Amino acid sequence: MSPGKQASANTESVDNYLKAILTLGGREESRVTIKSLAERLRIAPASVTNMLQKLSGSTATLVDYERHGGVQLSPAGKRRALEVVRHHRLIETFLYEVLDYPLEEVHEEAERLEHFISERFEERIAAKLGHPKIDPHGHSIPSMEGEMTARESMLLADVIEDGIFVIDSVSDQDTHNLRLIEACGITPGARLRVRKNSSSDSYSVSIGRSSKAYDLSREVARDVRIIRLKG
Amino acid sequence: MSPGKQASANTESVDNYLKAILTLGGREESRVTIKSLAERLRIAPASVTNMLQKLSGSTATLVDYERHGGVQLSPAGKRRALEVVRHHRLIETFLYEVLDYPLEEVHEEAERLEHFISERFEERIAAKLGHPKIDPHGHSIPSMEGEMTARESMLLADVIEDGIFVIDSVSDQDTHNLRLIEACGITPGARLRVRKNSSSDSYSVSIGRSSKAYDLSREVARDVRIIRLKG
DNA sequence: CCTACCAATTAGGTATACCTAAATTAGAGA
DNA sequence: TCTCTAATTTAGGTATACCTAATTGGTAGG
Repeated sequence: MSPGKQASANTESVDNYLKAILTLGGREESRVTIKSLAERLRIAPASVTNMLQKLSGSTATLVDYERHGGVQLSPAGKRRALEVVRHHRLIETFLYEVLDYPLEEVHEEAERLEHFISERFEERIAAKLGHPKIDPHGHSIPSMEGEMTARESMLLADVIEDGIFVIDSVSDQDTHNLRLIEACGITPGARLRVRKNSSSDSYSVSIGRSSKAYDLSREVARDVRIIRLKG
Repeated sequence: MSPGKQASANTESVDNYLKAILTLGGREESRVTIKSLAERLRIAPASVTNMLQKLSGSTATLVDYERHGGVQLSPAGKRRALEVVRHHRLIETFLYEVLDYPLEEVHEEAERLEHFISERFEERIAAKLGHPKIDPHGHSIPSMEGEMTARESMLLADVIEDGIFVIDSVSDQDTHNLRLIEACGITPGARLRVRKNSSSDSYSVSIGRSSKAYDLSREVARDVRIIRLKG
């Protein structure tokens, strides 16, 4: 076995490379450097080069790698990467909705399990959850066919209809506002129930499943970006 | 690293050794031969010897291995093995009860996932299922503390109270009876709903979730061993 | 245009679990 | 007690993914 350097390669490991390339490539799916991949995977750059050579020489080409030219997913690679992302986000949703996991613990478990569930498992939890399109962090869940719709964030101050949202980001421009915001437990990734107070020009918010509510002025609400869930 | 030959060793692999030793050791927890372990794990005997040497030299002693003297689980090893069995059976129950898996598919998925779920996952599915003591195949689920109660099979002909059972075994003494039995779909491992017909001296049975019922005479029912579920 | 720097690659090595083939050893029967 | 056989162990090798250190390549400034 000397020519081409192809070989089998462990699924779990390969999946992690593909996911990383997908993420780092961004919306434009641009080529990804070995260094950035290495950093993301917490692996030595030399190891990444090695793995990519093995992957691109393999029978099913998952990756378009060129010496000194970075990597990009092939169509097959992208399909597989989205499949893994779908697994991950479905599992997260399942853990949160069905098994009542705290939101913070959902990621770690999904990160492990995503590599080992069968198609049947995927299909069954999807059905149980009513084929959700959004995970508990507000990220889109790719469809079975590998379609993923983009999500857009909005300002908390622009909410017109009450609902459940995920916190996308918080502006750190105004230290005073930031302190107020953090005091309510608002951190990126958390879930937020929002009720618009019609009388005073403010928003009543509560975090996660907690019943404790805080009032935020419109001014402060301008520093919080959120994403609507269930939509 | 020359003395003692200890090392880390992959959890999944170790777990499979421990489970196999537990099973092969039987109720008396007798010492297990390298050959039988090798057969069960479908691995060369030499590989088994190697692994056991590594395991018994390891910091946390999971196994009591002696040159030419077979293996036995240490208390810690038994604890771990029962933990894995608990995972396996809880997952099977979960797949069957919550995700509506067909009974035949439950084992394969559990065999993979049992190594990767967290304590939290275990605890949550156990709670969701009401802390079951029996899996869908009729096997006891070890408790969190590693206790496992023995289950006993009975003859279908001895059923006095209707209920749901698991088929344990079928006698192949009488070919004619056997043919009748198999015609109903009765195979070891399947689930059986049993209703005793008070008028005629026979049993009305149906397999799995199917609504199709068959009548079996008392004579035929003497050739089927079953285990009561939900007890 | 050339050089210095940093990214990427190559070379060579570790640890994992497994394999086959060649000893060894324990135990049963003569 | 001796011998034979089958189980077990040892020796030596494969493939996996990773590592470090040394080399090479591309490119941005001088």
